[in-house]
Amino acid sequence: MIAIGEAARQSGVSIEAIRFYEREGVVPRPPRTESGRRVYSQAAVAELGFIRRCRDLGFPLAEVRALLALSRGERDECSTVRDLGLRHLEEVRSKIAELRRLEMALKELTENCASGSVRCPMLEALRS
Amino acid sequence: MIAIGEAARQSGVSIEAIRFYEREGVVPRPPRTESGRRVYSQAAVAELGFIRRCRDLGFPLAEVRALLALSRGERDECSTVRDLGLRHLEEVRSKIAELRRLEMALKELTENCASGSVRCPMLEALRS
DNA sequence: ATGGTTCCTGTAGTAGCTACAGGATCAAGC
DNA sequence: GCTTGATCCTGTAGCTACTACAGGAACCAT
Repeated sequence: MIAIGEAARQSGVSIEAIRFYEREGVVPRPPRTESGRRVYSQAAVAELGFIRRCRDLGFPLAEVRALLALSRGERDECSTVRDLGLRHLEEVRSKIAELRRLEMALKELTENCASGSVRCPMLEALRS
Repeated sequence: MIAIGEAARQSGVSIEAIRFYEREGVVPRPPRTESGRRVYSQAAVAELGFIRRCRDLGFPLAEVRALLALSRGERDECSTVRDLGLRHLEEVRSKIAELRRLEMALKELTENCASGSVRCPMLEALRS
């Protein structure tokens, strides 16, 4: 059983984020010492690490909750997990597509710029 | 001179967003009618449209402020505008790169899934 | 006069934390 | 035993860029 600082180091989740997850009910309230300090088991630290990896993959917290519930369950309901993953993959892909549209637009705007004209072509475009 | 609802329709910026920009000092406070309703000139509406186009391109509000200031200036400082655009383009590109990493990781995780094994490979990976 | 639409201010909520303030507790050294 | 620095506690405010009310006033047409 370790203190929150060490749990943060081991899991890669900040102390504040751990407390935030607790407030939000993402992770259960850990036991406390007599003086009221949180203590964490290795299992609890592992779960924090699981959350961090989900978040690193961009899953929103609501989906992390779902993944955690699945992970805690006896049977791994693989198809549900896969569905969550695929749905999120689609989200990521549509964000990429959107950003690529922005990239193209910005590329064109900045390329037309600095052409030495009196009026800035980029501002002109934004004004239209 | 038109009311805020019409200004919203013409500029594509929502009424609430217009008031938000005013509170934040992005746009100046418009004149009011005797009864206190905001009224907008065509120039003010054009500026709202300018803001919307910047936002559509993903510029954060702080940079929109800067672009607005440049647009209001007598001389278009084209190189500054271009620098802002290029910097933002770089941001967009690094976001794309990050999302592509996520895409790859999610693709692999979900592909390994549903392989019929007892344990879900995706959960296993997230646990490691 | 009435009713439907528009407008006003002010506040709270969204996502996922981070960053304090102000205080208590712990562990180590002297 | 005492001090000192690190760690911990709760609670609140802030970040981005808005959206969504609530509760009320004003406008316009019939």
